[in-house]
Amino acid sequence: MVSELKPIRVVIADDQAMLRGALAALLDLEDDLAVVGVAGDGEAALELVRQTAPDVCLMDIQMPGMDGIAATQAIRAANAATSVLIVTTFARPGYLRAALDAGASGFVVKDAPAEHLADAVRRVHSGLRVLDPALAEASLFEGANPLSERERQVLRLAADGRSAAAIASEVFLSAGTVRNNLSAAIGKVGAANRAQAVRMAQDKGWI
Amino acid sequence: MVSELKPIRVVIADDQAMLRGALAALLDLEDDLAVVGVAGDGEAALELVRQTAPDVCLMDIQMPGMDGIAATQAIRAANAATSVLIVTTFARPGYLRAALDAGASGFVVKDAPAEHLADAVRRVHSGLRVLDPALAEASLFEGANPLSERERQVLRLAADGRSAAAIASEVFLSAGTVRNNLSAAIGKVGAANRAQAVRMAQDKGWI
DNA sequence: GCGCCCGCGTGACACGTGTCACGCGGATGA
DNA sequence: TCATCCGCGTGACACGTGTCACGCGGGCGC
Repeated sequence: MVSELKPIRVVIADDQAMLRGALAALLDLEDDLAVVGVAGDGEAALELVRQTAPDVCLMDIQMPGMDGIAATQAIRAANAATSVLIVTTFARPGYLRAALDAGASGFVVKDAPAEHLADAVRRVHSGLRVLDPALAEASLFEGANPLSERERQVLRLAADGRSAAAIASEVFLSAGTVRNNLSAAIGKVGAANRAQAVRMAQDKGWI
Repeated sequence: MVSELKPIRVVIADDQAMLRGALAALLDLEDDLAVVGVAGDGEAALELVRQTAPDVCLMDIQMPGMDGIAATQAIRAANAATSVLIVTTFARPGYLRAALDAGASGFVVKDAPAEHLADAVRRVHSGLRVLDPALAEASLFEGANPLSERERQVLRLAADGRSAAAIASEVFLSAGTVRNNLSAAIGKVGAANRAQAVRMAQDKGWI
């Protein structure tokens, strides 16, 4: 193991307080790891990293306000000495790609055994990448996100049941254009209607 | 604290392996608690409780196969000496009601601080109920689930974007009846269309 | 300059959806 | 027994949706 004189300093960003605390307890059991702070959203994580300059930041993706992808970008830009290890609920290929693009060093899903986490932290800290092999394969198979920015935007708005007209006034477009955009998105993801398109795009992490 | 000679025996059921392990680590830090097993779905939890007869079972709701509500019912029926403490991601009023009806003794959301968990386990074990106060209030405000069994069924099927005709052939009903059922559900939850109705019903824990 | 593509808008058409009124048969209860 | 209710089905109507063809204007490369 690594010397106890210089433990790996870790911060944890996750919106679920219980998981934050439980992960902190788990990692603090390791002699060579030290949890130096926790945060509940992206902004807090960014501020915490600025203050404590940790070696590794565990980062959830789904958080209120600034999400984990944006926070990863900001952290990598501001504090490149801190490696980011994404720890997320959803094994979505689009998430993996977005996380790597944002500068994350590793990607672990919460379905993985808890024992893997400490090792993942050590490997990330030593400069290695940590990826879920099955997810990496799926990500290669899927190809990139085929949706344009507009299409993602209208699909996100359609996701909570808005009508085409309501989406149009939200985005300052014509209702017909919104329907054209949705139609294009439906075709690209291979769905039969907007509701299915929303589900599929969410499943892949495309919106 | 309680005597260390007779710790409270706890099992944990959650579909996320990492959370299972982390919660186990958290609770094992307490001298008066002992995690004696973990399970990843309802059936495994039921079997584990049968074998180990723990004092308290931590139970997630959203699990593959048999969910936490059904598992709680089965555990209470088969092994009434074990108290069930629901630990769930979603603060949905309908979940709370269903959990209490199934015989759970407590209901904690994962947003709550990790420090509360050990106390919740102790209180449940001593025969007290543990409820999130805000959620209990919301649950009273909402009233009961207004949806009929049929309406819940068609709404669940509509949730992944099926057309009325597709739902009809799934449920062996006429397409018109399915539309009538959906219309009734839309009216009851106060939505404008089926997609909104699906979201709202999911938010309240009604489907 | 000249095609060329791309995002946006319009109009039209077929189809799905949401809603209502009405009818049927079976349980339920006074 | 009879009125009543409830779940289911039918038909009709207005409206939203999905799809297509077509047009417009603004970049972009040759």
